[in-house]
Amino acid sequence: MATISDVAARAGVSTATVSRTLNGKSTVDPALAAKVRAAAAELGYHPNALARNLRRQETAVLALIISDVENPFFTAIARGVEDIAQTAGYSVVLCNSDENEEKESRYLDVALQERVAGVIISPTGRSTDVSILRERGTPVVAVDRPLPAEPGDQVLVDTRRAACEATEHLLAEGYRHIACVTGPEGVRTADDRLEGYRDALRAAGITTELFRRSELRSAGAREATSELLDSAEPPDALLVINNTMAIGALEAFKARGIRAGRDVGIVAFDDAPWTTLVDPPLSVVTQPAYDIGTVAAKLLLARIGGGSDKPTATVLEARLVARASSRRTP
Amino acid sequence: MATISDVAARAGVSTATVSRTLNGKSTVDPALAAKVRAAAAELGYHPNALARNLRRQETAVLALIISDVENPFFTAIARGVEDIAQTAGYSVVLCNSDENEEKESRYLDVALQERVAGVIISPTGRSTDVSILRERGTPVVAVDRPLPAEPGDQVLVDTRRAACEATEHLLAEGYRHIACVTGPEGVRTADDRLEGYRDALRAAGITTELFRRSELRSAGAREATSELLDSAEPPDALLVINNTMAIGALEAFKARGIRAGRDVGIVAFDDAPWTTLVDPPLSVVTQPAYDIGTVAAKLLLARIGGGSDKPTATVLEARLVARASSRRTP
DNA sequence: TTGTATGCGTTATCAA
DNA sequence: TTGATAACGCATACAA
Repeated sequence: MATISDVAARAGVSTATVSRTLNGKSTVDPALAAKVRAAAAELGYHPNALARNLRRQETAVLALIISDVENPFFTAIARGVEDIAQTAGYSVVLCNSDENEEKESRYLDVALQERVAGVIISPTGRSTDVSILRERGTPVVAVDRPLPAEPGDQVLVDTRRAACEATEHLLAEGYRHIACVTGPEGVRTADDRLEGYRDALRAAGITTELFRRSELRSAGAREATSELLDSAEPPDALLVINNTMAIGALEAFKARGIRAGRDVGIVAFDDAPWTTLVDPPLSVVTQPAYDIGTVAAKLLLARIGGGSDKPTATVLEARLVARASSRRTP
Repeated sequence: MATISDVAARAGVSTATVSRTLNGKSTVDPALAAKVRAAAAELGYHPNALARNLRRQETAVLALIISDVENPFFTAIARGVEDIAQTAGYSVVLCNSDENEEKESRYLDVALQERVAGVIISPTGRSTDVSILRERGTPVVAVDRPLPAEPGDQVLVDTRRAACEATEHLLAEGYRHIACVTGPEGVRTADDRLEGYRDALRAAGITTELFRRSELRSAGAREATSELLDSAEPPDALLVINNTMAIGALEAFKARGIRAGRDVGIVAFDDAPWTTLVDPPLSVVTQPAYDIGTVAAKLLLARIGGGSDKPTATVLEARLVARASSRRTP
């Protein structure tokens, strides 16, 4: 591979001039610049980013660590991040922690070692530790879930309130024995949505709460839902806290010949393209996933640019989209 | 941040000994090694991968360039790649080309500049050019679609045959006026599946083919399907060439009150969690996406390891899963 | 087994 | 405006 010295030799100038020309930093004599460009083109010169990064002590790469690549909610965030990063000349490295603290910590380590310019992360659990990055001054923005014990930048959704509204909606439809299918303790969104569910029950004067926790996957939710449906006093409606789990819940319905809306009401978090295609259409709490990504990326870029004010916490709104799965049809 | 010299100073040894200890290359006196490790721990030393990469002229990073992050087919590939890469100590950078040749080429450039160890790519179009990587000796493996005019390593699916079988299945169910909703010309999978559809018609002695091309997204497929359904001689069955487009097709059905299986038969490529939840369940051609990822990653790692034999072309099998959407129900 | 010294390819500083 | 040169942090060839 051609190096900067090869280009310099061919253009009959110093490496410094080549560097200046190609980076457009300082002014260079137009004639020389043309020679440099010609030489670079002829040699098929591609600057070695490794060397540049080492010299500059920084990279034009953002790391995005998400907890589940197969969840459309997170891929939508990724799109948002990428779109903003692109325009600023940054590349995005997408890392899938898979709700696994070990993988997450390994990726945080890689991010540090590779000296990425900044990190956006949806923390997996209670013990996510980004202090190694903070110490080095690498900006970190948390999305979807806050970092434990950290007053850092965050882009979250008012998910407790949304869960409350969804539950209120089910109550308004006449459902009385509502259950919540949520995720593991310690996952903030799981806990918050459960709290929102409780808020609504409390406000309605209902004292018998009913919930199951499972891993954040369809298989777990299928089992949890099955348990609920097969219990002595099965719920007449369900609040499911993400769209992957909604699939599990609907599978459990299907296995029992239960029809959403008619037999058991259901509202799930996150919209997805398929939710209007199931029968009946699924009521959802839709979160501004793409916006979470763009807001987080802009915030991160601002931090990289040097804006080191106090930590920001942005809270976006979720919106209930009531469809037939939560409408009582006699 | 602590550097290797800091560790060396603290441990009272040379940087060479620190390097040797931490990389476990050459033998080091156990006592010294212990001192080095202690010093590294005390200083919170994290080796600078930038410097290491520059020195070694290689990185432990694979680039995976896929054409649509929001398509479950590609995220499944990503999981496969990641799982294999992990075990070999490599990180995976996931890049979303978004079916956009410009973004794709930008990512190829980044991959080259960052000197990644290898690249796995699902090429966007006819003009994808990886020669810059090849020239440098960076191994490249194509997945899902072959690289144009390149005898390189590939992991593909026998998709033409699968499309043929799916069409034969529709014929066997009694459908006679079958249409194909496919992607842009030049996208190999789109072309191959259309050919497979034609193979089946030809074998059955049917001469009137019917197809529409659209972009590989649900909106495009919705429009294409709508056109077909609203035409003078609407098809009695559809073959849709990916799962994102299937959503568009089903939306078009829904808007017209058409019930799959009863009114119009439909088979779509790619299985997804929701396909069994729609009513009626969607017949699919399921592709071994995860396996594509693992096979491609293993192949790439072998190439990185130095195995520079002739290019390999692996072709995996797809399988028809017939459900109610393609069963004629009188 | 350990240390010294060099270079990986850039960019930035300083003089000219 | 340009060029010579010194880092950046690490790994290794070579010498001890």
